[in-house]
Amino acid sequence: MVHQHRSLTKAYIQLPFKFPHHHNMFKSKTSQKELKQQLEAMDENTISLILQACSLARDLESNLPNLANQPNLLSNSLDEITKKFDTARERVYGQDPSTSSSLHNMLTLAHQQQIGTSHVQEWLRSSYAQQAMDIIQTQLVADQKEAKIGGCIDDDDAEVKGLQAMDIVSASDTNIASSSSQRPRRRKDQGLISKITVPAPRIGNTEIPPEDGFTWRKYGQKEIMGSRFPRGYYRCTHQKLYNCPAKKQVQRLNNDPLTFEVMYRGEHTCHMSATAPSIPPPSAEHHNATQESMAQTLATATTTDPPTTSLWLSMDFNPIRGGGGSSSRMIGGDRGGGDGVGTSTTTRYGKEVDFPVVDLADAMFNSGSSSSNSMDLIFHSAENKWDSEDKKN
DNA sequence: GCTATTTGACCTCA
DNA sequence: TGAGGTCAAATAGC
Repeated sequence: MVHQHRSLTKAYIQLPFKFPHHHNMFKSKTSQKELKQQLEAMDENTISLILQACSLARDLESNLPNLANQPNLLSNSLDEITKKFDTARERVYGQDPSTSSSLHNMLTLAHQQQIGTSHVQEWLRSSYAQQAMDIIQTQLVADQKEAKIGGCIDDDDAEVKGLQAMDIVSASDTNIASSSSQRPRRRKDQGLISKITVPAPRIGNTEIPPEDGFTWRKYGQKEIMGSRFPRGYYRCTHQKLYNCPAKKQVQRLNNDPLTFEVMYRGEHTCHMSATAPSIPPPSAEHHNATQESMAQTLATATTTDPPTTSLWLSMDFNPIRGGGGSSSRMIGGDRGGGDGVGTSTTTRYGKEVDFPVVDLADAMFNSGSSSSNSMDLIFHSAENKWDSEDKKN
């Protein structure tokens, strides 16, 4: 269990590489240290419960077509998920006073800030939620393996199953891991590496990798030895303009064509440039409001929403709005028509898609078993607040 | 015309 | 030497 705490904080600390602009959100009102403490204070079983529920929700999502004609199974599945989230929520309020106080503070702050449902949903629809969850879960799995080796893992810990493999490693770590005696193979452009797996969109075009909030330009594709699927090479759209070194490689998994392995290299500098793209990063105040609001979402909003678990970690529930001045664009199908900066808000790679998990989250938010805190109440007026903030900016 | 993807050729490195 | 990474000309959409 200690491992899980360490994993969560570790995952969070490592996030700045992947979500540099999101990470800025933590810098003023709630420092990284404070957040770390809050994560560490959070009950392990609660985290485990949330993750289990998230996993079940994801399973449900993937099996939704099959369950459509089996209302009983569907209902049972929903009940199970809701039950876990409810239990988690009760734990959140019932645990150590210091933790509760911390969460309560976040809750209060967030109530003051308020946020909009649509913004949360945009975040849910982005792959940030998925990725952040993957980060946490994989870290947990990794630590569980570590713990098992040490013979100090209990059954509850081992329950988190069916998780996607993911690693966040530095290039040096990779080299050390892959070769102890051989000199590590060096590539021209090796910086920090972050490798994650993300599911392909289950509805719409499954040929395209999920968005990640940045704009990428494909510059190559290569057949890889031992892989059934080619690897796509992408660089940041702003590479030339702002000397942004960020790159990523996308490849389908051999054993799961519906899952992409995405490897990120280099850090985005395009959003840091004084002359950088048309949409500036959100103000610090906006970031803070965002952060607190999303933290509140976790602390209050029934704890029933899978992505909210990751809100603690990535926090950017609206990458389009302020995600470093970029948004994802189509791969393959869309050609031309601008660089995509600050454009699409509800599309994925230029195509509107449905997000069953989001709907599920909606259902949970509004379910009778949910918290007495009405999500609608929380979110409603915030729409106006954000709109007015946008106008100011 | 601009910007994007495709794809064969070329380069780098172990 | 070969696998993996990148370049750049050709091509296509808007």
